[in-house]
This record gives sequence, structure tokens and C-alpha cells, in this order.
Amino acid sequence: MHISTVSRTFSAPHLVNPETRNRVLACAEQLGYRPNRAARALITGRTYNVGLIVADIANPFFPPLIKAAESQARQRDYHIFVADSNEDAAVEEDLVRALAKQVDGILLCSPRMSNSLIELLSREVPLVVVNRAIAGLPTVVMDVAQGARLAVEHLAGLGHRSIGLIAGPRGSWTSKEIRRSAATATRAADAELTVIGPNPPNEHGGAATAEQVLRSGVTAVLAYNDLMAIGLIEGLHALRVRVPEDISVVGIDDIALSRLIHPKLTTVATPAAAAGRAAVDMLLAHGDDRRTTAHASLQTELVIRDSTGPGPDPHSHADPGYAAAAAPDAVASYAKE
Amino acid sequence: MHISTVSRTFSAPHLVNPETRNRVLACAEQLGYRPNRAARALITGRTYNVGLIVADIANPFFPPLIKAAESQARQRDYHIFVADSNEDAAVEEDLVRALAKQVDGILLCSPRMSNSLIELLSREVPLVVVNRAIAGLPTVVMDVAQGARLAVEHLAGLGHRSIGLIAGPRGSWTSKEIRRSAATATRAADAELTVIGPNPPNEHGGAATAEQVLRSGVTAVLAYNDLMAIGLIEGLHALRVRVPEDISVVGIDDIALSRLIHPKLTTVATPAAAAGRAAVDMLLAHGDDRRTTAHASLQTELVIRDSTGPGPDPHSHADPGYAAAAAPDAVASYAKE
DNA sequence: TCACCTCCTGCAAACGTTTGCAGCAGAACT
DNA sequence: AGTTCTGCTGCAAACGTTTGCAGGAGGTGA
Repeated sequence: MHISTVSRTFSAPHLVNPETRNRVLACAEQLGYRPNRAARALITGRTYNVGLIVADIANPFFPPLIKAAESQARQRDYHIFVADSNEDAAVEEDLVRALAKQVDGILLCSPRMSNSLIELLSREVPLVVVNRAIAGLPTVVMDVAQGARLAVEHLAGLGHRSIGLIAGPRGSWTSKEIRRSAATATRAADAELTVIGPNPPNEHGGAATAEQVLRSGVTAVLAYNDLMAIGLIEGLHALRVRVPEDISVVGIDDIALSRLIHPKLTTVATPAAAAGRAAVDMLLAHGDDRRTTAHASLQTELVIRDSTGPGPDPHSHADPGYAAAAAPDAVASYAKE
Repeated sequence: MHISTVSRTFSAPHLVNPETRNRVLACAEQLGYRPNRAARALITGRTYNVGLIVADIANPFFPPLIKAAESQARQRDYHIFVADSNEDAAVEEDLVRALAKQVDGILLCSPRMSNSLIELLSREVPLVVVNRAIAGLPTVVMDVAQGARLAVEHLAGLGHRSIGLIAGPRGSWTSKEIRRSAATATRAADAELTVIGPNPPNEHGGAATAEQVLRSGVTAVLAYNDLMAIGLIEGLHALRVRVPEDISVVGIDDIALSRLIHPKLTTVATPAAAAGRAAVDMLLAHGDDRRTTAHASLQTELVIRDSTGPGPDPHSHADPGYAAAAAPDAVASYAKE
């Protein structure tokens, strides 16, 4: 029984006599033999692994995306290696390079690198970019522009005329996109937009803007993501500002957490799981013909909960009176359920 | 210039003449050459990768552990591959096997497999087990027994005599440990323990137990983790039960979220980041002498916040009166800050 | 009987590195 | 001058697979 027969038993079973095959399998079972994927990869060039690089694994936006990608990959006998870039472009580049030869392709989620660097890297290893539009590469994006527009229209409809935007981190395409769309939408609604940022895209980043938001005089805020929106609400609470009575807050992402806090967060739902699946499909689809570039843009949707309320009464110009705020605000939102 | 010289330039630079080395590096730079880690691994047997398998990447307990492990590994030029077992023992086994030959070792976090299977797998690839004590293997555990004891003593000190325990998933060592310790501590405090479970270890699992908790008549509850505690609080709210006025709730883990909800969660802080670092150290320490078995047990700590309050008045045997609950409870906790 | 075909198996090269060994040049010692 | 040592480089085997090619056994049709 030659090694090549063993090899074929595992990689091309139809080429070997059923009887021989069984003997091989029995033997393998007994010896605990399993083909060495690294050695296989060396000659075939296919590792059956895909890399998945995210900016921050602690951001609850990513886990559903990761899980969806994982299960999609598993169906095709692929495994996913997740890595966390810590919101750092340099680490990101290092990770891509390290992963390059051990995977068949990489899913780059919310990259912080420059477009040109990404294009450069894409010549070393197949890349699918998530949450960023780049012309020459396969990409999966959420239609956050639509989401931001819906959010602004919702706020304008409630009577808000001065709206704040808590921007995300500097390198983020999504943040730019939201800003662009929110600016257009506010103008159309005859309202005014105040941009605050850039900020780190987590609850601390959100909380840190509370004072600035208050000073700016806006009556409603759209945040780059839910985590920042939640942080902001915390920060505002600490300043004795009520949400949504004094200021309305809208997030983006619809993470699980946004339903667990009070007031429950009004937010733009982004289909993270669908994005994970789409990205894997895109990467594995054109197995060999590299230079295919697909683009997917996924629908977003406004989920109205309890963190948004009517804007200021247009007839009264009274002091909002934060100091006097002692009403049992949270109870109000419990009562709503 | 021979390939072996190139090889040495990268893997043992001191063996090659500085001048030659520079020529090689210049050439490599120009050609965009990078050593193929898979091929290197084939012959050296070292991949400079480590695997990290978690039960559920969406559980906020894990990300800090993962991030700590990642940064610790990066310092030693290792990369971490994260995989999610979906709380499924079979997937877990499959992942270990798939990873086995592509990594130098695996960190098994909160495994759901049986001890015997884990021992079996540890003969194929170096394993460090986190959140489970197994005699023959290197392990990192949190001292949840101590944490559970502190929690029960805290509740007993507040006057609670009937305490509930929301158990975790079936295969979990931590859950057994908490149960054991809580039972001892309640007995010592002359109180009574009601165990509810097993349950899925997420917010839905917690919320699903709300009715059962209420029926059981306990006045305080210790949950297997924060996510379940938070879910339970939600579930109780929906039933018009106030926390902590009617029922006190304690979680375990101290995830970031536990500070963002109202009432802020009293919980047992487990040092997840330290565990991640310790596990990586343990795996990489005895690089070659396999059969070393270290055991680390990390201190836990009770963090008292707003979800626990005094037990029922021992003199009155009145109906707790859930229906009448309309007090501005959350405001009380805002005021505390 | 011969030619041909199908099914299966063995052979050997190849993938991209690492590494023990040997060899060579020059320096340093005796 | 002879010996030994040091510093560097080349050679070739090895890691564990895959795969094109060749060949043998047995069947089928002429």
C-alpha cells in the first residue's frame, strides 16, 4: 500500500478501490492518522482556511458577522481564522501579511488602512473588503447612507431642527458615508447638522462627547454606532440630561445590547450576519479567476424604540432647564413596555 | 547566492555575512518576497500560530480574554487564530483537529467536551485549558468558588434567606463549581438554595428563567454569568418585578455591559484578560518539554453595584406586592453616582 | 488471439523551506 | 611553514503531501 494510495483515499476517494479504501481508512483510524493540511497546502496551493480581520472584536457589531461567516465557511469545509487589529492600521497590515500564505483569502472588515495599501496587499492575497467601497476590489457594504437618511428624516419628523452627528474613527469609510448622507438629509429637511469627532468607536468615545453635545445645543444626535450612542446616553445621564425628553439619540448597528438598556435605543439596523455570509460567498465563489470584482450593498432599516422623542416645542423658547431635571425618567420608559 | 543563504538571512541572520545579508534583503524587498510560513512549519514543526477556541464569541466575556491573549502572543511573534465552537462539543472537537497541525498549541476556553476527550486530544496537540480544572493538563481557572461564596455572603448579609442559582450550560465546569460553592455557602449562612437550570449561557437563557424564579419564591438570585443576569432582570421587569427592591440579582464576569444597564449590576469580577495572558504564557513557556502541567487559579472579586438590596423584612410576612411596584427605582441608582 | 479499454496502483517529482555536513578562505597561533 | 580556528557559504536530504505518467490486471469485442 503506497502513500499515494493513502493520499488518494482522502483527497480523491473515487479513484481508489472501495476495498483498498476501507483498509486504508481502518488503518488510519487505528493509527489516529489525519492528513497534514499544511503539507497539502504546500503543493495544492489551497489551505481551506480564510482569514477574517476585524478592527475590534470587543465591538458587539462584529460577533454576529463572524459567526455567520464561520458557519457559511464551515459548510464548504473551510475554517475561519479571526484576528483583531485593535483599530490600528499598522497591525492590520502585519496581520494580512502574516495570514497571506496560510489562507486562501482574507475578509477585511472595517479596515483602517488606506485604499492604496489595501490595493497593494490585494495583489499578494485575495481580499474581500467589508464596510468600505473600493473600486477595483470585491466589496460588501451596508447602505448606511440610506440608514442615516432615514434616521435624520425620523428626527426631523419629530420636530428636531438642530441635529448632532457623533463621527467615528478617522480612517472609517462608513463614518464618511454617514456624514455625507446626514448632511444632505439635514439640508433637505431644512435643519442644521453639527459634526462632533472623529471619536474612538466605543462606549468611551461616545461618553466623552456628552459635554460637547450639550454645549452645542443640538436636540437630537445620530451616533456612528450603537456603542457610542449608549456611551453618550450614559454621559448625558451623568450630566442630568434626560433621553429622549431633553435630547434624542439614534445609534447605528442594532446590536443586541441596544434592546437591553433603558431607554431602548432607536437605531439603524445593519445586517451584519448577511454581510458575513456574502463576504465568504464572494471570496470562495471565483475560486480561481481572481480578477472578478463583485459589489454588494445591503439594505439597512430604521428601528424606532425609546431613545427618540419629539423635538422642542417650536412656540416656546424656554430654557430646557436641565438643573431641574429630577423626574423619574427611566420609569417612563419601563412603563412603555 | 544559494537558497540556503536566503533562508538563513531570515531565520538565522547572525550566520550570514552582513554584506550578503543586505543584498538578500534588498532583493527580497524588490521582489516582494516573504518566507512561506507553511513550508517553514513543515520542516521545523513550529508554526508560530496558536489556536484559541471559545464557546461563543458573542459572549462579551471572551473578547477581553482574546485581546489579551493576542497582544501577549504578538510580543513573542506568534499569531492567534480564533475560532467559535457555538457551544457545541462536536464542533469543538472538529476545530481542535483542524487546527492541530496548523498551530503550535491550542487554548481551549470554557470547553464543552468531556474531560476524557480533551485528554485524548491533548496527545495530538499541546492544549491549555481555560475555565476548567483537569488534573493532567495545564489549566487556567478563575476562582469562581470564592466569588460565589462572596456573592452568597453578600446576599445573606443583606438578609436574604432564600437564594436562587441560575445554572449555566450542562458541560460547564464553572457552573458545577459555582453550584458546589454556593450550596456550601448558603448552608453556612443558614439559608436555602434553589437551583434553576441548566440554561443556555446568554441573555435569552436568563430571561427565560424569570417566571420560574418568581414562582420559586426566592428573594435573591446568583446567575452563572452577567449576560444571564441581565436577561433575567429584563425578564423580571416584563413581569413587573423590581430589581433590587423585590428581587436582588448578582451576575458573574463583570463584563463592560454590566455597568451600562440600570440598575447597574452587582457581580463577581473575573480577570479575563489576565487569564488570556496566563494561558498564552503557559502554552509557550515549556516550548519543548511537553509534559509539564501548570495550574493557575485567578482571584475573583465581588463588585457591589445597584442590583442587590436588602432582603425582605424578617418581621413582616406580607405579600411582596409586585403589582403595586411603581417606584422610580432607577433614579435611585442615578443619584448614587 | 489480438487489440483496446477501464480500473486501479505505484513511481517519482514537486511544493518552499530548514539544517547537518562539508568545504573554502583567511586569520591566528605554534 | 604547518596547524588550528573562525566565519561564511553551498550541497543535499528532509518535512508530508499531491499528481502526471506509466504500467499491470482483467474484461470486452473483433
